[in-house]
Amino acid sequence: MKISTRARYGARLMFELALSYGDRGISLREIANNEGISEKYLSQIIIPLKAKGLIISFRGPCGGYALARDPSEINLREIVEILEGGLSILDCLNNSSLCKRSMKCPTRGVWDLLNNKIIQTLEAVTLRDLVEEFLNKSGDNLTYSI
Amino acid sequence: MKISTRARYGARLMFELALSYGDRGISLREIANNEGISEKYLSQIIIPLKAKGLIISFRGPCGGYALARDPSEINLREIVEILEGGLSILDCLNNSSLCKRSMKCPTRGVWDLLNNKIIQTLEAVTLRDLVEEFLNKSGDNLTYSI
DNA sequence: ACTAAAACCATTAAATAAGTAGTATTTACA
DNA sequence: TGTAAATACTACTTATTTAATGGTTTTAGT
Repeated sequence: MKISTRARYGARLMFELALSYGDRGISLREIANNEGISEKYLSQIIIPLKAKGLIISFRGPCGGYALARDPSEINLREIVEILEGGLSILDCLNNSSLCKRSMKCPTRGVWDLLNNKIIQTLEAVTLRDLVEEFLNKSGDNLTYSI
Repeated sequence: MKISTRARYGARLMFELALSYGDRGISLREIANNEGISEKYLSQIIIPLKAKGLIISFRGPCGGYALARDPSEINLREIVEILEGGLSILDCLNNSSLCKRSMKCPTRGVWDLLNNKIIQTLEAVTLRDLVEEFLNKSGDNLTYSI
């Protein structure tokens, strides 16, 4: 039940893009410096995010990346789902043919419930929320109200 | 964000113990047969559950295992926590000294929120619930109301 | 042309997960 | 009191996943 480094870095990457939303884009180098993450690693992580249409890019000098949509229109669920390769905490939840016991499995219900809660929770937080929290806080603790 | 096989098998193991609660205990062999899980592997998984006091054991012929408490007094949170070695989806949530950025981290709040939801959800389901669901259902889908 | 940036392609080291194997110990029961 | 059925203990193995690193190619602004 750990969240991967990929997804965490991806979230911070997307946060940086949200912070600079409206400007002319930001380079990976800048993001890597701001967040203290390897630029090379970020360049791997950004590929699927771009492929799924969350990000647009500009090549050449003064190039960089920008969000494809408004930060309020991108939630954490999408980001984590893309970077973790799906949000199913258990393969048999989506594909019940994987386990012939699925139909009578005594524990399947709990995992399904848990999975839905996770999705719900991530879906309720947008990049805009992250930016707002970040701008509001100055030492005080974060609070989400869902 | 996958749930480990250990935790899943552990949950089914505990479910079997809950099913036979009140009887004179059940052997690992029987549990392994009922659930179609390697007995050897289960014998590894059961060690920490016993160490944490969720299970008691009887050695020798006619020996076996039994729940140490009533099924209604054991929830899924305990089981998963023991078998996953903690329920923190991210180490820095418990130990903020692990990351010097913790205090100003823009994403820490979401992970913390998600972590709490997961704990809440697992805590709300007891072994008794699992047994009841199992006894009630005969083909119809599982439903939890939390 | 030069250069800064994305895009692409391949490799690797370490950790974790999943499971196996074998031995020792306890104890009910004949 | 010997035997067999069960737990308890210790060690090993194997495959997969994770978290990176390194180098080359393409694009485009000045």
